[in-house]
Amino acid sequence: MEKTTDVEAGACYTVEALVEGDACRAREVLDLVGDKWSLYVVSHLGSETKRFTELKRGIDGISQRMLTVTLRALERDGILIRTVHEVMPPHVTYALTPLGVTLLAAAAPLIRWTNQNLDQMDKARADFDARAAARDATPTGPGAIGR
Amino acid sequence: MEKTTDVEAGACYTVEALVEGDACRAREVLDLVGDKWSLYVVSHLGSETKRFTELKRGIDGISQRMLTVTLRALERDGILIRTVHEVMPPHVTYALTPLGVTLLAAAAPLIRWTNQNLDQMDKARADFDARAAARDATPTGPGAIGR
DNA sequence: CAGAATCCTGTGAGATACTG
DNA sequence: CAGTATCTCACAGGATTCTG
Repeated sequence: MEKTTDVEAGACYTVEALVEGDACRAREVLDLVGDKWSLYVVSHLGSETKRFTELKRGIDGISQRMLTVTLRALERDGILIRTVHEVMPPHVTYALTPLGVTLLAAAAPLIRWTNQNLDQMDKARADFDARAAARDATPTGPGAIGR
Repeated sequence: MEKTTDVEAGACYTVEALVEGDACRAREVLDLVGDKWSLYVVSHLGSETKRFTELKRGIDGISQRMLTVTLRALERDGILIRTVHEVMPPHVTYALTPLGVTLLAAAAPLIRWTNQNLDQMDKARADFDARAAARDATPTGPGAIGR
């Protein structure tokens, strides 16, 4: 009774269908969420409404400046809305727009993929490094490559 | 005011499900495909096998150096395999591994989302810039514009 | 053909200090 | 609290040259 998770079912997004028309816009994807913090902000917001300081505390390692810059860019893109409540002290809240929610949903498969395959990639890297080291240690080749 | 997350309703990737455990690994996602060319390479490869020069020609604007660097990183991550055919002149082919194919599939929703929403974002940006300009032009408030 | 080795630059982003 | 304004620097990435 699976809800055909587009990826796992392998149904909707075939490699071919993607490559044909969509693939070449990788630049736009990166312009949107390719920077260091956008994905963190969007995912940490989720469907909640949060304040500046909440986000700052929730997103480990982000600086005030980068949070501001990232929020502004996402606001400009229509991904989130910034609401200023005219009180003292200042009270500003951020929330994903409907568009932003769909963005997060679209990014979810990639995030999940990464989570599920990190260990496999670590293994691949170890293998690669091992082979590279082996090649490095035997410039003349193991046995009789020196020909 | 509650946000009616239309996505929650019917999708497999609810915002909540994502935010709980997956969200914080945004770093790993970007380490993988957050650079300028990885996504291009992966999507241009698709399910085909291509040579270095084919990729170079197919990916507009990429330099030799960057193609090499990107290919090496993706090979190290186990996303693609590099095959050297021992002939002269050198003949090297690249192809996605099964892992790489699933990565492309996982990235597809995000790429599609971008393609489908670019115009909406452009509009959002224009609106944002217009509002910013308006605010900028009326530092003393609306109605008291000095020309 | 498929790179490796250098050199060089723009800019993404951190640290810090100030403010309504 | 929620920013803005600078200063600074590392490093991603481009151009160029050399090679098996």
